[in-house]
Amino acid sequence: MHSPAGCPATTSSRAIRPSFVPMAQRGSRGREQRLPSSSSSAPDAELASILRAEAAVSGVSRKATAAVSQQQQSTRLWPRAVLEALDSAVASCHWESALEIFELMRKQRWYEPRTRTYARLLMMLGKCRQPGPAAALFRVMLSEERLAPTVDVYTALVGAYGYSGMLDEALATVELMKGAADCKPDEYTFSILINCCCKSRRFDLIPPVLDEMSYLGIGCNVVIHNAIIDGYGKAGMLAEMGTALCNMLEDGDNVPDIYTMNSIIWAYGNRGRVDDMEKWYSEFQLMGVEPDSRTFNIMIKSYGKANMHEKMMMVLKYMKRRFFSPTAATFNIIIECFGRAGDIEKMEYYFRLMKIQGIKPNPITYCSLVNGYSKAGILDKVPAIIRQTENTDVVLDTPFFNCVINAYAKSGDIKIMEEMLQLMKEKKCKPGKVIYTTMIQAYIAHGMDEAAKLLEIEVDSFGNRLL
DNA sequence: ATAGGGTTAG
Repeated sequence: MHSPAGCPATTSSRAIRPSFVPMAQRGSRGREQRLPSSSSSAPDAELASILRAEAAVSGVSRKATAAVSQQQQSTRLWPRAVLEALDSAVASCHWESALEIFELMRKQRWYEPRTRTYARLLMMLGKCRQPGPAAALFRVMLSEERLAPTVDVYTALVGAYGYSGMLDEALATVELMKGAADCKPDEYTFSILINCCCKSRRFDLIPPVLDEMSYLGIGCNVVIHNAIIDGYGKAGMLAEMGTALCNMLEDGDNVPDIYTMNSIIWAYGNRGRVDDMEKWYSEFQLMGVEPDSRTFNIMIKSYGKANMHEKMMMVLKYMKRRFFSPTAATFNIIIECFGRAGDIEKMEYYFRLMKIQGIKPNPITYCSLVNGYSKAGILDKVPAIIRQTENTDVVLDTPFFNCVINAYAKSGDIKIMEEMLQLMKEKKCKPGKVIYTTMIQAYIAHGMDEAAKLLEIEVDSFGNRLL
């Protein structure tokens, strides 16, 4: 079920590959791999080159790149540059770059191993669903650094397994914690574990985990209650969600908060039960919970989905009156809604309004626009959309191009579809499985079996490296 | 630590 990259590193792969940097990365950057041992400016150059590649992909690390490039000659300031670069890569979840920068950092004279750094990297790998690299990193920490793990490190490891659906490994890690000194699992650990159970739809594990918690004398806090409620809600198990909410209300220590409210509102709204959504909106206010802009975004989305456009606009007006400024998400929801309804005029109107109000469109906005044009059969507007982004600092990403290619695939413009694949490669967006599946389908639909076969062979040759 | 926009195919 999980991606091939989601398998933990086996003993054999570790033997060949002593580091936690992924194979594909090492292969593609083979030339930069060998570090001159004594030259002090060379690592700077290498870091700069990692960051340049990073910046080309994402556009986020430009500041860090500039910082490092400026310091090519001066060795003094460079710990700071490396740490900043690492921070930036971690913050933007570029796990491959983060691991490369970290590996480089470990080779510096000033480097001191810290469990905090490991915990942060492991947490990031969990978010990126990379249990293999996480397990390898954990082993490096134990055997090469000889650091004693902390609760935070173990907890991050629980998440690294759990968020990839490897719940057996996550549970085994919790068992490991119980046996380790000063690493007893705490509320934080269990909140991650329960969240992982919910995200993997393993609701059967929740009662035993809760039992285990009470056995260990750990109470159920607000975050854990909210995670359970949201989990049932997202799974559409509304009866169970109700029970979980009752449990929370009965548990005197925990008062519902804005997270509880938004989860409940989402659960009803997303399933078209707008009456219940409205009922709970008032109910939460009676309990003293005030809505926030996310609440309104969820409601706008729900009304949009139910084709209740006038109510959608009412919420928008209400927000304005209450001084809740609409966010990019608000506009994206509205744009998407009108696009889906085929109302191009309103879609374009809100896109203009968004820009007038000084809210920057993002790749999601452009994606919704493309979907709208695709639905309305006016794809000739798409190139202009792409051109428009070139004058801004918006960096078009892979999902955006998925959207574009999907649009041309549907309309049967095979040639433009292929040009767009070319364009996305030029813009350093990695095409993934989704795109190739779409393109193969399009080739088959147009009787281009040969092209479909060729592409399938290409996909197979990528093997596990393709997401 | 938990809540709000997007990409497949059915």
